[in-house]
Amino acid sequence: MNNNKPKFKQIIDAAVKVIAQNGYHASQVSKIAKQAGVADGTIYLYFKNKEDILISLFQDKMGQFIEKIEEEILKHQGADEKLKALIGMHFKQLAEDHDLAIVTQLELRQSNKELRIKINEVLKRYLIVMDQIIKDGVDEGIFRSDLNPRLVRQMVFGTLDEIVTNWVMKDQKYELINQVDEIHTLIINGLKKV
Amino acid sequence: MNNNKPKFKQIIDAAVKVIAQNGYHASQVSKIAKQAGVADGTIYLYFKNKEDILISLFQDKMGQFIEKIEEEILKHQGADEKLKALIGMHFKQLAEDHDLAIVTQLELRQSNKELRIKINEVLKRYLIVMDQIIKDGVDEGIFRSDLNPRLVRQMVFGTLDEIVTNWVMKDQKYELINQVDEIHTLIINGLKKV
Amino acid sequence: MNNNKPKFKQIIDAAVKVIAQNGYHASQVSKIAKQAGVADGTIYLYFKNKEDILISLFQDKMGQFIEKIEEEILKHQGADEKLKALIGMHFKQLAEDHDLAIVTQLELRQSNKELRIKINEVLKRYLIVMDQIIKDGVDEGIFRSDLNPRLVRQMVFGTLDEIVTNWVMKDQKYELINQVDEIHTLIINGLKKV
Amino acid sequence: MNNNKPKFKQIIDAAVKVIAQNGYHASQVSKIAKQAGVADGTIYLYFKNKEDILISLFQDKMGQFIEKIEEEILKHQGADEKLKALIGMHFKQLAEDHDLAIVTQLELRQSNKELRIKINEVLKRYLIVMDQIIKDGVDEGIFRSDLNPRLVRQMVFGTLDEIVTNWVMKDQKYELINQVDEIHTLIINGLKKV
DNA sequence: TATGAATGAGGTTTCATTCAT
DNA sequence: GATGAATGAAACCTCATTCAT
Repeated sequence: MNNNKPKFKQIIDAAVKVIAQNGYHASQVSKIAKQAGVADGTIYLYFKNKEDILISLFQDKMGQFIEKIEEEILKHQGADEKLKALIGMHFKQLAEDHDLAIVTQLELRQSNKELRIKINEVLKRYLIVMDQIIKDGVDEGIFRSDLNPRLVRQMVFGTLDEIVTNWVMKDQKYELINQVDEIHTLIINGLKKV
Repeated sequence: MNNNKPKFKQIIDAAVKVIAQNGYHASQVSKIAKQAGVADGTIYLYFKNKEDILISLFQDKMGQFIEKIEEEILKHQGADEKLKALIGMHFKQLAEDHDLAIVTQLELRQSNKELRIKINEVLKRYLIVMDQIIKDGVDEGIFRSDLNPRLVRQMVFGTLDEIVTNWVMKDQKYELINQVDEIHTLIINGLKKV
Repeated sequence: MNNNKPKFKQIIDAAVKVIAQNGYHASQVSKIAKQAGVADGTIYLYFKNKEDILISLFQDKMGQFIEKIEEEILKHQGADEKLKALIGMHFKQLAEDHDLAIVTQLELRQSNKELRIKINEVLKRYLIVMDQIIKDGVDEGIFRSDLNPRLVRQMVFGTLDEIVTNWVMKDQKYELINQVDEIHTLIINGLKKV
Repeated sequence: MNNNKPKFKQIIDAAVKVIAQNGYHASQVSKIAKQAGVADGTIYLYFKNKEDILISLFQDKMGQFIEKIEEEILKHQGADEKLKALIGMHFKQLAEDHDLAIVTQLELRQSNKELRIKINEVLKRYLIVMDQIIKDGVDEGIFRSDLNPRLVRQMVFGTLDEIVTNWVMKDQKYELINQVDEIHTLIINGLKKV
């Protein structure tokens, strides 16, 4: 029990742990409360209802996730390097927090459509980051100027997401981070032989 | 389970309709039974349990889905054309059956991890199709020979899946099929300016 | 357990017994189910929710209650005799079913405003019976012609109800039925010395 | 918030307002505390528990209610006039304080049997007032000497109570006070034509 | 006196599944 | 094979009350 941590964070962290260990549907509020070291009722002083825990969890964790990616990108020059940094940080963060990876890639997807719509809103910020990289690349003259930003975005996110999900489902038996260069190359150059 | 029986199909089609209309969590067995025009108990003469309906649904519909893609690919020559055919049929089939698109892209994902593992097994056949195209492309000398088939597969599937999911969530307001060429180009050529 | 009785009646009778014994707020659905000899879920095949049990209980029991009063009145001639018959049957029925008396006089009044509004609707039929007696009395020339039917009704019902409630709260230690004549005289003649 | 008023009264008045506005079951201690402008815990410095608030509320308000009736009766001569004064003041006070009328006629009745027994004790003083009027009337020779005081009391109280409750439930759409004479006549003379 | 964050017991309802007919 | 009435486990959330400050 970390009583220094404010209860809000304490409960969110407990939720991540409980959901990762027990799965979404077996994660009762009472289990989360126990893990957080608070009474069941205390949960409801900080969250409107159970769904609100999940939304807050996603907002909190994904907020940090995207923020770190944004910070990392600033350190790099050129759309090409920035894209590689994005992929690297995307993988690095999920590889470093297995519980979070399980929760975001597998468990939280079992939530209902309404929750998933809210989750998508959190992800919009990530899409903006991607859009900027694409725009930069076009401006730099290294990306084709006729790219459809939405499609590129969906390709990049879809690719990374599918790769991480497979990695999680295969119990994270290989190193995600090792694949950054290959994926970067795939996205930049496609399948074509030059 | 007797797959020849018309009731089997009848129940699966009812399930697709009910889930598409009501969402995964509001699709009780009794609702599916009613839509299928049978008694609740009858369901259990054809399916082991509720999960079995969903697995069977996925096997049945995705089986046909992949089959049609396989057939279409046979009509085309060269990995490049085959890939375009794959993308086209992937989109075409989901665009033609909105209920199925909703069920596979949104609703069925709310199922638990175990069910999704089984779903992944059904998809293996799709992955084999993709692998063959990749291998063909390499053999033809049009794809790079150092491609990692798993990663390519995940890129292609992740991309298509993300695009379709977004299309479904945006209430299918634009034409999926119009985007085939762009996506094909993206996958083949990447983002890079030539 | 009376398996001949249809479940609907069975559950209502169980509810009366459980509420009379345990009080309104300690009468959980599970307790009623147990007393009725059915599973908790079975309750919901016959009633929409817990409140619906109570409404149905009141409709069923009060329906019979009023019906018996109506029947008894038919056997008597003249508004004066009819009124006495009404008072007599009102008291007789509640005196004969102590559980029901406790439930209708004490426990059911703890229900919320909405339920009480529905209860009042059931009682409307009783009010019609009273109105008819009043009208008869006026027509016969034995009651004053300037009586306000609503007020008379409220006086009669308020009086009987208050008397029965006191009797129930005093654990029914005296005979309700013995007081019929006195009350009848009070209502007909008032307090005044002739 | 009136900080001059001692907290005890302040809390009781808050309770009346909150219960009248929200209904008995939606009147949580925290809501009453907020309305009273004190902390939740402060309530428990002045009241043993929630039930104690309600009992105190009833004692306080009904104490005043009965007191005013007693005072008014003193101004009148003869049992007949005194009874009319009692009815008048009973109606007048409730008509003048709608919140109190809602609370005493509708909301407080939803309390449990134990609370209502204590409420009845408060009302005993009212019954004594009625008993005295009845006795006076008999002594004056204007009421029948064979009246059963308990029954008369229950008739009078039951009648007034039923009339006020109906008036409150019908959203107080008509003037209660206008009916004093009719009711007085009903109680004194009964239904009979002279 | 006053505060208000924390507590934790308790109950209605849903729905997948069974089994007597 | 087909029925559908019956089962019963399981969990979210509220709110009166406490107590350290």
